Amino acid sequence: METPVAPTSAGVAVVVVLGFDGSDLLTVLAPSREATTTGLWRFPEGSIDGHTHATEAAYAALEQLGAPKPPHLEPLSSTESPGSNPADHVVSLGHLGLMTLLPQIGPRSYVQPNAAGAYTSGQNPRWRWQPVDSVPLLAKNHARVLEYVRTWIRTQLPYSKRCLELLPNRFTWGQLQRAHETVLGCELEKRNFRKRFQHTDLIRPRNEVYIAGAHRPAQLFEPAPASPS
Amino acid sequence: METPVAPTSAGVAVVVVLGFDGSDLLTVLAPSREATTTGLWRFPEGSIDGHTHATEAAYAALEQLGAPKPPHLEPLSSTESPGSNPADHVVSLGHLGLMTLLPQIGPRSYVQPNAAGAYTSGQNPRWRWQPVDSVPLLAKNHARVLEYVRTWIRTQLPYSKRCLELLPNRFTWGQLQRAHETVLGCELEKRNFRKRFQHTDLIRPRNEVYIAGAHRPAQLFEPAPASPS
DNA sequence: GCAAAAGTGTTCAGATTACACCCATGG
DNA sequence: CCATGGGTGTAATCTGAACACTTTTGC
Repeated sequence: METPVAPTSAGVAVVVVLGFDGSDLLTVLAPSREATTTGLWRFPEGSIDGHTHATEAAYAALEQLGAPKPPHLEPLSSTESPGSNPADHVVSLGHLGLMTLLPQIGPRSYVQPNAAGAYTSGQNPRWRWQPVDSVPLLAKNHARVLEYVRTWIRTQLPYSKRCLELLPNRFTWGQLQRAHETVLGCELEKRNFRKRFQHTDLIRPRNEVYIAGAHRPAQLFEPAPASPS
Repeated sequence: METPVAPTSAGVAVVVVLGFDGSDLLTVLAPSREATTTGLWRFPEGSIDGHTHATEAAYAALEQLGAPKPPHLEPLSSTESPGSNPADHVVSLGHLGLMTLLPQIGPRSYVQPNAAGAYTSGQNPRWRWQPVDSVPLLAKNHARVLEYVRTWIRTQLPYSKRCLELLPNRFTWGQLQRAHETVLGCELEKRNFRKRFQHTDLIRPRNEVYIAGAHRPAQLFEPAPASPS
């Protein structure tokens, strides 16, 4: 391809958005529009040209799709499209965003647990939520991006500050534990989990409880402030 | 800068080469030639244009400097030049290479411990070895690349297969331990270190010893083959 | 024999795991 | 009263850290 006037892209920003609905991790996928990859899906992506930061470009890609935008994006390790020739070589910069699909909980609320489903954006959607454990065939190198993300969340997320991004501002031990069980892909022992998480000092109790059915009310927690005074 | 004919670079490959001389970690630095950053130093780097992979570009950058080329290059997390405007926005792809500056050891050898110094490449060198603990002011975002590398080696390198790249093909427990102490920046207890490293099954003994002065001869080891049959 | 690095096992503390019972609520 | 998830402490096990002495060599 000889297109000397159009500058080569400085790179492509790829965004992986993960949402937690209380029992599953879901990711935002968009149908691939390119001729060579019809029928495949992909993560939202956009050129970095015209943006000062790849993170900006990543948010713009979500904006254009009408997809949800998580409050924070974490830069991932870079990946390259393998096997591409020098002419159309593309550097892709990955980003990871976490968000919750659980309803925000207010004081004295009697919110029902969130029902799954209805996560798409219409009939012929430009994006949809897809459980990370059952993603369809992905275009380009996005499968390996997903693989990277899978390892990242398993190894970096648990017991970290960022795992709280999967939950509402106020949450219960049960929700926190289910988030961890989903991320880790295994069951956890209730007392051990709480003991271990308490050591992190990442959460603090509120003087509120959450009543979600015919059960004993659950203490609500919130993320602890950044640095204790 | 308006240069519509010359395509924007698809990215820049930055290479951090770390060498271990038996007591220090050294890195390859080149003097910055750009007008705005004279007097500063930088890591070797080169445009990715014309290469199919960033790793190729990284090796080419070393080649052009006449700098040593480590046998393997590990892609690092990508970084961006912060604060750059969209027009000259550059995506840089980092690479990390490890190599040994210790002499290769043959059977029945009586090699003296390697003396430090004389690591540069001439009078007005195009590159030089510099202890990672005393790097001068670096150009562009290379300081943060170095910071990333520092964390990487402290957290990823110890007790891994890759740490053997800092040593010759045959090495002693003492050398392996000193490599770890240098990387970790702290002293290690001899027996605990050996016990822990043996669990990795990364090394195997050879029927040779190494005599390095008025000391008891040391058993030589070599990296274990990839997968045991 | 003396200096210097090599080599080797055991003990202790802290962390992780496993495990069983009572509580509060809605229906 | 019963089903359901919330809530709590203790004993056993495993892992990582600390620690002292003997061996071999060159000088």
